[in-house]
Amino acid sequence: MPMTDTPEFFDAGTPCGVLTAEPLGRVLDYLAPEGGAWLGAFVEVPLGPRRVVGVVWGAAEGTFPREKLRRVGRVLDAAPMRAELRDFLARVAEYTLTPLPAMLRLATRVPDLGQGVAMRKLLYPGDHLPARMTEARDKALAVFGDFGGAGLTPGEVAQAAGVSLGVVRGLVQAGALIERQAPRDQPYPRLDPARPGPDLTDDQAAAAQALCDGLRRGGYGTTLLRGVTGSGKTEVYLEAVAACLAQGRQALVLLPEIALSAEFLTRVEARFGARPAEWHSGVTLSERRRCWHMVAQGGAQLVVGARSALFLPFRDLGLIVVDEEHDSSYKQEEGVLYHARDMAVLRAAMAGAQIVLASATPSLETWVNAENGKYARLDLAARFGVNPLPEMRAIDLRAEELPSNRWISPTLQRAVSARVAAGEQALLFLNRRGYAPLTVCRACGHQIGCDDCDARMVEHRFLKRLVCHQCGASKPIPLTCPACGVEDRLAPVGPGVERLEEEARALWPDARVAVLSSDLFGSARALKEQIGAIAGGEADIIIGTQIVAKGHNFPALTLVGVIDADLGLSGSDLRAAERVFQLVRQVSGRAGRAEKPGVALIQTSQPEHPVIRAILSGAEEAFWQSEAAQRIALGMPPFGRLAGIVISAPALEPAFALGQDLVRADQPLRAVGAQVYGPAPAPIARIRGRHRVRLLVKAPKAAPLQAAIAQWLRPHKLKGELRLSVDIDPQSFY
DNA sequence: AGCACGCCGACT
DNA sequence: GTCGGCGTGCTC
Repeated sequence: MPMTDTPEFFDAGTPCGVLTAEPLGRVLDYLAPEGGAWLGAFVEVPLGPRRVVGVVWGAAEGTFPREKLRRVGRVLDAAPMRAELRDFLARVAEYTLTPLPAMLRLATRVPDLGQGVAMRKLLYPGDHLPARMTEARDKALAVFGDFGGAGLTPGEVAQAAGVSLGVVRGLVQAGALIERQAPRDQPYPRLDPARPGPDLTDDQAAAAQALCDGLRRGGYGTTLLRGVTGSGKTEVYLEAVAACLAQGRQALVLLPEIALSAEFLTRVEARFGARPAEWHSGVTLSERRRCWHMVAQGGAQLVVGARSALFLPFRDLGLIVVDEEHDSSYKQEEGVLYHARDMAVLRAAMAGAQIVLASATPSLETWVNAENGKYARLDLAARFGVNPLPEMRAIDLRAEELPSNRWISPTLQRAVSARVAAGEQALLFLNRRGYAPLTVCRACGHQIGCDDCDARMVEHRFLKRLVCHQCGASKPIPLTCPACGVEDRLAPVGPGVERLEEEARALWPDARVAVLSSDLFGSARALKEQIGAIAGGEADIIIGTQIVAKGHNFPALTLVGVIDADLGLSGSDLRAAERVFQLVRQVSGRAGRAEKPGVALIQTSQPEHPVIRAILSGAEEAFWQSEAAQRIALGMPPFGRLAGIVISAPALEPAFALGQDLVRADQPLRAVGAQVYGPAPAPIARIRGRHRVRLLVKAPKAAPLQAAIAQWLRPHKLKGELRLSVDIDPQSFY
């Protein structure tokens, strides 16, 4: 992207274009401040009566009368945004049809950006030792050796040394530690890539070597790192991180869920001798600020984060790892609708970085890109002594005697009993939280729904409430039917993990039953502790939702029962088959990871379904090939392109009417070979009191989809309460 | 996003 | 008369 006519520096008083996070949709012209401003500088500008943060984005547009231009207030004390990130934000904006200010907001979600660099008192080693040395004082002073000259707060010293605050205070009094004013945000402890790594198998070593070769060559490259559960993907890509850090460049590891990062951070610490920077919704405001500034200044070598870490102001990004790249939570479904995996590939390409997409069960998109040679592909075999996959069998529910309101078939029951009797663990997997997904009135047939959404209320007996899984609203479980008023005829229908727990306790009264569901724990820490206890053998039967599918190791687990493999097969969702395949493969990968062989039993009413057959046979390549063939035939992603258009309003009619208007005016779409379908009720037809109508645009792979959609939507001004959002590459729809 | 301006209904 | 409801429009 050549910007030859854009100056790198604006002298005081000359016009320059400033982008703010205000939803103006464009860059505004200002006069450069006293002392001038660099391109990319963070500045404070007057906007109406307010002062807002902005970035010097480029040359002035020159359309606004020069005498009316206002002056940039001041240049902020933050590293200027580099061209690489500015260009990246512009490209993501273009790709996702997001206004640029919204992108800037994503990239500046950091507290106190408008404030100057705050100072605080920190402790540094003094030039003499105290007259009297004690063991505790020794430990406290030794802490400073590990931190490479950085200052520490008294609390940090006490914690790191394992001594009391009194000891630290004593050292200050004695002059062995001195207080000095220092910037509030300190660099992270150095990670040492030269520390010896773990012993790798030949397979792992070869894969690590290939990734390190890519880093040494420099420049952009994408690699699919595929390996079944237990094949040691993490060790392999941490070697690539080591190679990247050794080059003095920064690395980013994206993880799908914050709940998992605690375990991961410990592994990083074991490998590099210190903890990396963290970026996700759970970190404190001050850590967030520290991370952002240190990433920009080079005081953070490695960031472990959730998808939004992709927009951090890296100084020299050399490697991105997207772990569990198939995970659907990489798709941001609110606000700026972007797919973090795809945008990570874009950022790597623009930054001249290597990117590793790691998964046991890659997305079809990634598999296809590897097949056609766009991505390199490394396959890890299972480690010696680790069972690659358990024996897998289907339980045909049509042939089982299952009383109503029971979900554990006799065959599965016998298998679980045998494992429990042998002192081993069994896992029952059901991807449904709560007690029952539906509450129905036996008198009138009314189904209790959410007042603000079109979703069913899910009974959570643990909370003693009905909960809407869409908007989070909840209400007490009613005794009388809200529709017909008849008392005591409301009945739970269908199973959730809480109900499955009830059934399991009745079937195995002497067994220890534990439930793992994200909503049963107040914090990620509590969840992690529970998982640790269960892995340590504190349960015989584990009942879990998909959180158990994400990389936890249960050494004594030898049986996995999938309660309802059909759940994701029904409906016409594009990715249903793929998701069931991935999920069941992953859950089944829990069984028999230690020395005992495992078995996976999959309850289904459609044992002949191609997905179920592919799961059972373990023929992964065949599964992907048949999925790919189907998508080609339908012109569906990744062989065609989709965009979802959601129109919402407090009333249904205006939303629907706009949808019809848009369909009638579809000429700009047809001009590029695209078609529009709809309007139809959106997958959730009402959310938070707003009605939602959906259009689906389908285009050939090579069509300029975004430009056509922009041109198509431009003449339609949104009046009143109407809202419209465009979702490029939607992940799920009906 | 804010914040003003502005044009109609219920009060002092 | 004027206080205030929030619809429309502007911010360099």
